[in-house]
Amino acid sequence: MSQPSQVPTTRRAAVDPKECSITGTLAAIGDRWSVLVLRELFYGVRRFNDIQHDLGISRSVLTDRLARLVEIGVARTEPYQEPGDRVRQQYRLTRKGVRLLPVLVGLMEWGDEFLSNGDPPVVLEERDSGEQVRLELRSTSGALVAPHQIVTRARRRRVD
Amino acid sequence: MSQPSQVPTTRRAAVDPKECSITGTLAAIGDRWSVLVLRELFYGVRRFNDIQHDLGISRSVLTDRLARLVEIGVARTEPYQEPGDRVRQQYRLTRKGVRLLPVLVGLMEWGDEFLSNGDPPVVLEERDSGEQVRLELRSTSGALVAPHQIVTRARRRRVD
DNA sequence: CAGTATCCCAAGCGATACTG
DNA sequence: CAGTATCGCTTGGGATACTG
Repeated sequence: MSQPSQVPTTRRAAVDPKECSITGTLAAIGDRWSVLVLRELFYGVRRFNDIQHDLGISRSVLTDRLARLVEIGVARTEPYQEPGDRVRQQYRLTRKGVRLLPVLVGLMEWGDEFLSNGDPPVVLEERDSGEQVRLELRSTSGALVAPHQIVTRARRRRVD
Repeated sequence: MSQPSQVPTTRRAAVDPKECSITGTLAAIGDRWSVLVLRELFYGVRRFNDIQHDLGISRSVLTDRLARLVEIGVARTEPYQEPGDRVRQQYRLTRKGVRLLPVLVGLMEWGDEFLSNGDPPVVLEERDSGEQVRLELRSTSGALVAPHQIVTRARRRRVD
């Protein structure tokens, strides 16, 4: 730990950083609030005031975030009606939004491991079996893959 | 406080949002740049100027982000020395930082699916087998779990 | 090469009040 | 209940210049 490293230390990213999918996803939902709003929707909280209450987000910002989530297609509005009241809108995840679940679970698992002292506030379970659900990196053959066994390969962009 | 619950559209989060691990992780690395810096480190880019060049981040902000990542323990500095030059610092992921890999992969996979027209700029492969690596939600018994089969269970309930 | 130090602007945000 | 509208403030962050 005190010896200067002998391995090559200089290396540029193997891919144009501007074309990386991580950059794109962050541009879509990488602001301070969107992920939290998505979490609420995943938890089943669908109404404006409930989300606002849970998150402590200001109303104007929530309006903006929900509109944006709908615009990019990860959430959709759905009409509902309380008896004796007029029709209102609620918000639900689309399939495209559900596909962000691994990101949410990844954030949750890291926080569980490093921030909550082995006492996770929420656990994810499979509905039928009651078994705990975890995120795993696996190869196409189904084997678990350790992070250090993973290499990145840049693909040549198709030109059209 | 009781409600006429004809339609189950209203629901509060089953957990105190302030205690959610997602909130905590976002507080740690949820800003505009940290995840991208982590991506660089995962790609093996370790030097200040290389990261700055790749991301187009300003020098003062990069200084701040790297210091913060070191402070929270997801990155560490490591001395290295070019022949005939003085010892300098480079940055590497710690184990705690490597544990954020599923988050990066989750962001990447979503971008690959919805933003890059089925033409992912980068693929992740297992070093030995060359097989593609993907993120999966599985139960403890090892079975794949569909997102809609997942339920959340709060372990510490806060009544308000 | 790897940072610091300043300056300054604009986005993001909360608070508050208002509306259909 | 589900938003809009307005108003400042705060802070993130880029530009630039400087340093060991």
